[in-house]
Formats: sequence, structure tokens, C-alpha cells
Amino acid sequence: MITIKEIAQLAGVSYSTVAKALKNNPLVKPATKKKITDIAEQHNYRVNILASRLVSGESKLIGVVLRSVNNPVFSNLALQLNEMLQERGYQMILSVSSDGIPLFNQLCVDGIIYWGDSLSVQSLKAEVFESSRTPTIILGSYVNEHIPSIQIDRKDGIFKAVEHLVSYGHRRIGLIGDSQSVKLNAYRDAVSCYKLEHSSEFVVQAHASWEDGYLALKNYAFHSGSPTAFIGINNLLTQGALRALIERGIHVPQQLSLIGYDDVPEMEHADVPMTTVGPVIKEIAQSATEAIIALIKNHKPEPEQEIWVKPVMHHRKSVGPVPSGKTSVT
Amino acid sequence: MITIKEIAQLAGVSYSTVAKALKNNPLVKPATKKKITDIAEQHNYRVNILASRLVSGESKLIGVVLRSVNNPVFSNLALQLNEMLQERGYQMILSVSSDGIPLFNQLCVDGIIYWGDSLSVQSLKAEVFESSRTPTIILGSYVNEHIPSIQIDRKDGIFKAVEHLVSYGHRRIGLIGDSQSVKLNAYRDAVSCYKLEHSSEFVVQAHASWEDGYLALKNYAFHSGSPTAFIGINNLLTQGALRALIERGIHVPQQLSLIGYDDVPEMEHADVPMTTVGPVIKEIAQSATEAIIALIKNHKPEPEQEIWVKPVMHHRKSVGPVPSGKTSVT
DNA sequence: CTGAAAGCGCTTACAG
DNA sequence: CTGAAAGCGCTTACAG
Repeated sequence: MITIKEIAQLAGVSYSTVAKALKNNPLVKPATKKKITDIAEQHNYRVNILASRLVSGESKLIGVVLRSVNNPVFSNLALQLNEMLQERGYQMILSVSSDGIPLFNQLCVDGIIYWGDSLSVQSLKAEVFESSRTPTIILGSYVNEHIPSIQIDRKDGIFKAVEHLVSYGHRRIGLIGDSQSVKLNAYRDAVSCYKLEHSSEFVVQAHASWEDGYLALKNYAFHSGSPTAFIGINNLLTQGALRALIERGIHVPQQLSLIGYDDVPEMEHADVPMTTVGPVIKEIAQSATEAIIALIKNHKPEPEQEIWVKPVMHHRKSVGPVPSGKTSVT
Repeated sequence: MITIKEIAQLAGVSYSTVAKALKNNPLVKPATKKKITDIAEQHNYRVNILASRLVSGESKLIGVVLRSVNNPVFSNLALQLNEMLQERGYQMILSVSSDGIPLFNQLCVDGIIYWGDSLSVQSLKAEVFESSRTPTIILGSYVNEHIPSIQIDRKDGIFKAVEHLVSYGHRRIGLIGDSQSVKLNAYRDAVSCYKLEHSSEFVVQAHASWEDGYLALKNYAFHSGSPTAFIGINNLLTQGALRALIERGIHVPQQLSLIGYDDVPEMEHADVPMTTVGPVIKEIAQSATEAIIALIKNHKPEPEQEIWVKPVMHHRKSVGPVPSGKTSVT
């Protein structure tokens, strides 16, 4: 990489003049400037971000920490964030490591966006966030009131899903997956709010992966009092559950209705195009971009205005009316 | 972030002593060292990578450029690379931007790994790679002999898939997707090598996405001379094709056999667990890790030893014998 | 309009 | 064993 000193030599000026010319400082005489920029271009000059950041304190770099990148939600989000940050003049770099926050701090990026589902955030202690000297926001989760975050109203999402099923006449609604307490609690609240039937076996124990959903429904013991509809707590798990149902010859939605959390293209492409509830990923990316830039500009976060993203229902084909005796699973 | 100068003040020593102590220089008296490391720990000191890299020329950072992150192959690869690079003492950062290589050059990472499918590499000019002052390798593609690359023997993969189908008796084998010339040519070679039947309609025009595969087979006109087996050129497109077949009531593999390129978990989880051919992602990550570290250490690439990764067949349930008259599609 | 100088936080010989 | 000094490539007042 050519440096400003080398350009200065080639142009026969001092290196501070080169610095000014390259920063479009209007004080530089046009002829001088042209000579300098020509040489720079010819040698493919690019400012050394390290040196520049070291003195100016600005790198125009945003670090995004993306845990569990295997989930399609994350890759969709990464693409959206990249585009929006670039539009605002920032470059995005990604880390999938659990050390992403300290790493970006060391790298002195201008801002950090941490995407964490509830699981990955619990595994990080609040100190990690609080010790971050860089403006940092958490996306999709919440640690404590000192750390700015964009939250997803998952409770609202679960309520919307339950409401939708209720509108189709379902009174026995189950939940597949018990690993996310927000969704589990929301489910319980909704059940009691709508005075639906409930039973401990309506909550199917399962963590979060495709396999978890598959195994959960592969061996689920249906009987006359079983749910007529299920909500899956995320996209992968719901797809696994659907596969298990199909293998068992249980028709969705004729015999059982299913709503999956998270709206990603894969859900639309499932065996049965899935009705989903979930945040619009573009909206999350948009909020995150604006929030982090505001935080960088202000240095101190705004007087704690909380940002919430509301999930949205996407109606497709996995929800139907309550099966009659003839069509029910048992 | 606390700096070595501040630590020096707190410890009552010069800052160069602090620098030595923190680098485990054995010349520092144990007592002094302890005092310094205690203070550093207490204040959560971390070396400023920018400053450190600026003078020492080493950052222990590897930049990975991952185009089209939406494909599960890439997220799997990212996770594997992250793990392996960390084991070797490097931190990985990711870029999904088309400007990833210049960006990492500016950032002065120690090495760059570029993952490009044939499509994304064609869109980048060789200059981008050749102007990279940082050790750079291309994964999964090839630009020219000056740029070290780890190549995937896709031709071999397609041959293996064809061989497998031939071993089941298929003589009319089609290819879904014509956007990757390596695979297309390999397919043509294999067809002529095995003296299989051929016809222009055996190659189904389709680009690369799920939708492309779906649409390609949704309206494909089957007749008595149509292929009894298809190879899909990637995982997403093959899944889309499978969906179209199912919707048309065509049973895989009873009526039509299907092999998908790329072995990712999603393929195993498809409606019909897919028989696949493709590189083992762990192996790609392993080769890339070793190659980039060797390149960094040697500064100049090895006397151009080419590295090739061989695809592997994974036998599952989407391939069967040639259907008899009764079971054939038409 | 141009240049000399200080300094960002560190590493690395070199001197003591 | 410890410290003073130079320098990585840049930015930013300041002087001329």
C-alpha cells in the first residue's frame, strides 16, 4: 500500500499537503490537488483505516455480532444491515464469535450491533456490554436499562398467533418449544386471556433446532383431548415439526393447524406454505441502522426511548378450521 | 479503553516496561510484572489492535469475504472457519460486501479468504485480487494462476452423481440449472463418457435460487422420452425442484430420481431426504485455514501447489431404480 | 495556499 | 532488569 509520504515525494510537495488534498480541503490549489489525486489514483491509494482511526477517532466501521448464523433469520438480517449501513456511509463487518464485542472494541469500530436471540444473550454477562467503550446496541433482546436495545415484541407475536387460531375456532392450542421464556409466558398469558383449555402436555418440550422440532412431534401422543393447533417457537423447529407430522400422515391444516414464528422465505417454501408470525426483518435492520448512527452521533444515548418492533402475521396455508370428528388426528 | 501509558502511571513504571510485562517478556522482574498485570486486568486492558498492527505489522485478524450469505453452504462454512481460525490463534471477521477485499486491505488484516461461487467471482475483476497487498486466497473458485486458490472439483462431483444414477440403471439423466458452466460442461462430458442419451431438453434452464428450481420443474413437460433422473446444481434449487415435483404428484424416487449438489443439513431434512454430492464443508474450512496461515507465514505463496477438494456422495432416499412403464411419470 | 510539528497507542531496538 | 527514543501512517491545529 502506498502512503501519503510516498505520494508527497512523487508529487514534490509536503505530506500534509497531500493529506489535505485527499480530504478535499478547499485550501489546496486546484493544480496541486489534481497532481496529487492523479498520483493517488494511479497507485490505487487507500487511506489506512488503522492510522486514520487512531488519530481521528472515526473509522466509519460498524461491527455486527451475529450469533448462531445458521438460522436464516440472521443471514437475511446481515444482508439488510449491510445494505442500509452502506447507504449511510458505513462499512459493516461481522463476527460470529462469542468474543465479538471485545474484538470490535479492540478494533475501535465506531459502533456495535449485537444480535442475540434470548439464548445467546443469557450466555453473555451484562459486563460484556457495559464494558464496551464503543456505542453498542442490542437487537432482539434486552439485558438491562443501561444498554440500549431494540426489542421485538414477541409477546405480541404469540398473542397474534393465538388470536388467529382462535378466530378459526381453535380452543386447544399447543406450543412447540419451551426454551424461550418470553414466548412461553406469552403463550400462557394468551391461553388464560382467551380462556382456552390448557394442560401441561400442550407445551411440547423442545429446544430450538430443526431436529428438536422433528423429534418433539415425531413421538407426540395425540388423543381426543390433544391440541388442534400448534405454534412453533421458531422457523427451523417449526419446519422440523411439520416434517414429523407429514411422516406420520397427519395433514396440515386439515387435521392440525400450525403457525411458525419467524417469517423467512424458507417458511413460505415449506411442504405446506407456513402461516407465520414474526418481525419484518427489513424493519429490524432499519431501526438498528438508525439507532446505532444516532448513538454514534450523540455519544450518549437518547433519554432512553425504548424501541419495539411489532411482529406481523403472514397468512398462508397451514391454518384451517378445527377438524371435525372424522378428520381429527385421533 | 485504558492505555499502557495510564497503566504505567498507576504502576509507577515507564510505559515501555508495561509493554514488556504485557507481552510476557521474561526480562521483567516478576514482582513488577505482577503489579502491572493486576492493574491491567482490573481495568480490563486490551491491546489496541490498530496501534499494534500499525507498528508490528501483525493483527492476528483474518478477513473472510462471503458473498451470497443466504445460501446455507456459506453459513456452515463461516462457522467452521471461525472455529478453526480461533484454534490457530486468529480472529475471524466477515464481510458480505462486494467491497470486502479492498476493505480488508485498508484494515490491514493479516490474511483474506474470499469465498465465491462461480457467479460472484466472475463479477469481480482479477485486478481486485491482484491489487490485494494482503495474503489472499480464493475458496471454491479460480481466477488465474497468480492468485492462490482452493478449488472444488465440481466436475468430479457431477461425474460421481451421474455414475451413481447409471449404477441404478438410468440412461436418461437431466440437469436442472444451466448457470454454472463447470457443472454444465461436466454434465455434458459425463453424458458422452457414459454414452447416455441426450437431448437439449434434458438441461433445464434455471439460475440458482429456490424459486428458479421450483419454476423450472413446475412446468416441465414430461413425455415418454424425458429423463428418469435429474441432478440439481445446488441445494436451494434442488429443494425448489423437489417441491414442484411433489405438487405435481410425482413421486421421488419411485417415478423420478433426484440428486442435489451441496451437502447441507437442509438437504437431509427435505421432504424426501436428498441424496447429494458435494464437498465436505469441514474439509474446505480446514484447507482454507491451513492455506491462509501458510501464506501469511511464507509471505510468498508456495511454488503453486494446487489444492483441490473432492466432492463426496451422500446416499439418502431420493434415488431409486428406473421406473417401469407403470410407475413412470408419463 | 503550503509546510513543520505534535500526537493517536503501540512495538522494538538500544542504552543504561 | 528498566527506561528513553524512534517510528508505524495518518489527522489536526498552527505558523508562515
